[in-house]
Amino acid sequence: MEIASKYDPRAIEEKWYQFWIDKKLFHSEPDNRVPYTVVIPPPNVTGVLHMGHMLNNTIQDVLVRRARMQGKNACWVPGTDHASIATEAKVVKMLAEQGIDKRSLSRDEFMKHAWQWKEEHGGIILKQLRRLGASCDWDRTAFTMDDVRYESVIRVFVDLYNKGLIYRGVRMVNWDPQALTAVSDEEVIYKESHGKLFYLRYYIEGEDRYIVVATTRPETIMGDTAVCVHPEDERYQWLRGKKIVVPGVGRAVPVIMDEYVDREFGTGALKITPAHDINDYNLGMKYGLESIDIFNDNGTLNDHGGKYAGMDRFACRKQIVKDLEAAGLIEKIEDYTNKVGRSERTDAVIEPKLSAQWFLKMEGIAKRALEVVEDDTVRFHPAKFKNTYRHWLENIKDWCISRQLWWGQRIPAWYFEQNGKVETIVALDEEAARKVAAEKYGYTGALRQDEDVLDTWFSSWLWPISLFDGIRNPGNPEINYYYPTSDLITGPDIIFFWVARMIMAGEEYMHDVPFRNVYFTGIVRDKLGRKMSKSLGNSPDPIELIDRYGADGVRMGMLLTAPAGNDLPFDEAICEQGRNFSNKLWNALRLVSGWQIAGESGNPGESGNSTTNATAVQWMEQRMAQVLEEIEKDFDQYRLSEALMAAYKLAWDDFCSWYLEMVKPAFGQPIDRETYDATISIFSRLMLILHPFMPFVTEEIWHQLEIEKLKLKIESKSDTVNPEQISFFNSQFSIMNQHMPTSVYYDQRLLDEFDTAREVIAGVRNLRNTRGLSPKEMLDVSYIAKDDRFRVGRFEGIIRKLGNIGKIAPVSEAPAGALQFMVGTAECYVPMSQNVNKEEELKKLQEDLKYYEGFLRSVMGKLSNEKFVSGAPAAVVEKERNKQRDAESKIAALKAQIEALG
RNA sequence: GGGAGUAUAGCUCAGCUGGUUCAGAGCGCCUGCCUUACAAGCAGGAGGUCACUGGUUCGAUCCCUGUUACUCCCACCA
Repeated sequence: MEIASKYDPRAIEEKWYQFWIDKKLFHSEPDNRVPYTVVIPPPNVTGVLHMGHMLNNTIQDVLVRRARMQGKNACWVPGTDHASIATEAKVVKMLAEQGIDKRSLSRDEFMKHAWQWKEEHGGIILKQLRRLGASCDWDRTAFTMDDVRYESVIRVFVDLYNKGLIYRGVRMVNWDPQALTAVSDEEVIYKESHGKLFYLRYYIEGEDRYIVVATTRPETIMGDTAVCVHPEDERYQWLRGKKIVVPGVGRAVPVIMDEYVDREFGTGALKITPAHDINDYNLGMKYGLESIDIFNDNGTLNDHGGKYAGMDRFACRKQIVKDLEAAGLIEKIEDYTNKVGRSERTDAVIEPKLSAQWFLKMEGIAKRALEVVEDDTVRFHPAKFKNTYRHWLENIKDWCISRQLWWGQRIPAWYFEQNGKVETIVALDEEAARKVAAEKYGYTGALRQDEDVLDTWFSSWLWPISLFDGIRNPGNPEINYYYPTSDLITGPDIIFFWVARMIMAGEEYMHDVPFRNVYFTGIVRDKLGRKMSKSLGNSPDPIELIDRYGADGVRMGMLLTAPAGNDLPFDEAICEQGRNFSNKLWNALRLVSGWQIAGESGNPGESGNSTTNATAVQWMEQRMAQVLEEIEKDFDQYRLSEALMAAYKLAWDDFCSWYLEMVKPAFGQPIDRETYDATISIFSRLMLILHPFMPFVTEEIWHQLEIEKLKLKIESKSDTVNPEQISFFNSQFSIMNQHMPTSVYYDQRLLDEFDTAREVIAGVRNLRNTRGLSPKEMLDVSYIAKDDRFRVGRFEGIIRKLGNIGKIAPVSEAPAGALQFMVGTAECYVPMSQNVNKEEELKKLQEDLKYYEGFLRSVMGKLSNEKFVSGAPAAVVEKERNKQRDAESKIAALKAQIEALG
């Protein structure tokens, strides 16, 4: 059978993914196995796959596939997030493009458009995840606003309200004038911004004197209701009891004195606008100041703005400065850089605004959430994020959970007026609310539901519970089985938004943590270390990458440079390494499947014999056990890139470069049956080890190897295997649910002996390279071993084969006219038929000698130090003595050789 | 303004809390090779005062002081 020399992932990846789906291999149902549960961090339903998702989901898939192969019942639940602000903004924009103004639509009409849009454009990202090979249980695909999740959110709201943890209050909130909604503190991003600091003249009422007040926001003077100075500020003592005229407005306001003011900043005098600054608001409360709100919700000025009414706040700023300047009320203007809060979703400048919002009390909930992380009930990887987490929870404020949007779970609160008083009823639905109204208040009139929806995170915080319907049906078999989930894989940027809150919800509703481990990935950056973003255009399209390098190649590329918690400077070139590796494995398959098998007893060709091959197999088995041990340790510590690197080297270096070369028959020669069986078996297990990282190529190769086995069972390998049997096998079995090999005891001595053998081979190859000797020319090797650390023994055949060596034998004296190299303390010689270049060899020997003499000096330095010999542990001193002996012996040998040459 | 983290080869990172798996890996680079699985490859090789400074110790990449440089998080200085 002809196999292409280049691995082509395209068709193969498609074939196997379809196969996995058809066979329902990703699907999980509770059974008596140990569960392994992962819930996907739900991407925005409107999102498209970016590199961050690639990294995140590759890691999840690796963990899930590995767990599955370890015999656990792996369940990876996919889904999307309704992302209320982002999605609503998109829908509004889409409607605007069609000439539809959101304000012209009723709530129901708008929601219809939004749902339709979601059905048409939503969930692209989940389809893209399939290209990556994600082994999600697609039958369980959920949406944060589907019926189960919606109802869960409503129930939780009602429950928390009834527990007294949710309240409604008028507070200063972060207002997004573009999205027309409040956002939480976490959704405000403070960005550096270059602005001006304006020095305004405030005249004293009835006098010709003025003071100067610095502000960055002159447009807010219409809302000024006081001027504040420090009570101990000498410069302003005379202001006591005076009233001050707001420039351009003409209103007289009181002077207040408070220690809040920083005397060093500006002029030490501060204008107070309680409606538009959180600090001013607090001062306003303290001194009973009037609060004048001068803005409309969209950031334009309202009637309090006087002649500026209707203008946008930034346009107004320009105009007002012009007008004040004209009136001689501006002292000076300075450039000024400060941090301005912007909305995470819309980038609009946040306006502090007083409004009625719903809040969730954090105090008790936060305390428990902190405890379970402190005591490692939930473990963070890397652990340094515990600090961040602690800091936030210790300074947490109540969570503003209402949003002035339509796309989301509508707050289940109803209002009605009775006796001139507005009453609030929180209930599961309108019917229930009506019932309460009737029973409790004797009211049977119309109810008005709260217009707002809940913060998106108020639904995602339930995700690990609501996915298994644990809110609506507590104690159902699914939630009992799958909860708590095992690992959560997410970015550190949502540690507050999501991770912390899921832990809170878990404690509140399940009395248990939502997951045992949290793996924080790094942020994917470009080569230059910049964050990947659409606006920079530095983010490669993941699907295009997959087209070019194969999903396996891209997965491997991502993982190789992604230690937990470290940012990942992504360079496309790294995917090449992954692609090359797939190709390497593919070619190993080509080699092995092309071998012919010798008849009954091993009748090895000239280049090998069965003991040689038996040793090779033995060594490879030991080596594999050793590396498996390493890999298991790496996984225990969530060091995925290290685990992958170990597996990579096992396959490429140990298996391909060493093992296959050891057992490879000479051209046209068959291989013995035992070795062949062993090779297929080892190769097959290698595929199992690699499968979590590279699911597609390993599935393909594994199948072909298993078919090789099948052929062998029928008779001595022949081409007359029943094709039906092959297709039956292919259609029934998958590498996915084979059992992951585990480490077993291995013989360290054998591995050490191989290392010696490898050094001899490398020594000979090096001589060939540096002396220009052809690899085809067979050489002899003789050696003088100083102790039993140097053993040729069972590796003799292998050394001869891989080094192309004729005879290898011990001698008691250095032969004349030979090239030499050392392995440990042993001296190896390659006698030359022609004369060697004496000067060259002498030079090399002198260099070696110099090195060892220097080495010996440093060892002797330690050993002659009385304090070292008496202070250091005996074992350490003994090691130094050994070094000394070895060095002395090497020096003696080198000197003897130099003598012989000279 | 507070808090945390990082600094090791050209690049990306390991180095399990002080001593031959202590100076490592992968990529890149250099030198030979189209050697019948693979040039997406094979063989060999060169690269590092472990940021700087003191200190503890018989001994420091590792522990402690300070300095410098980056990164991240938090915070209402107009």
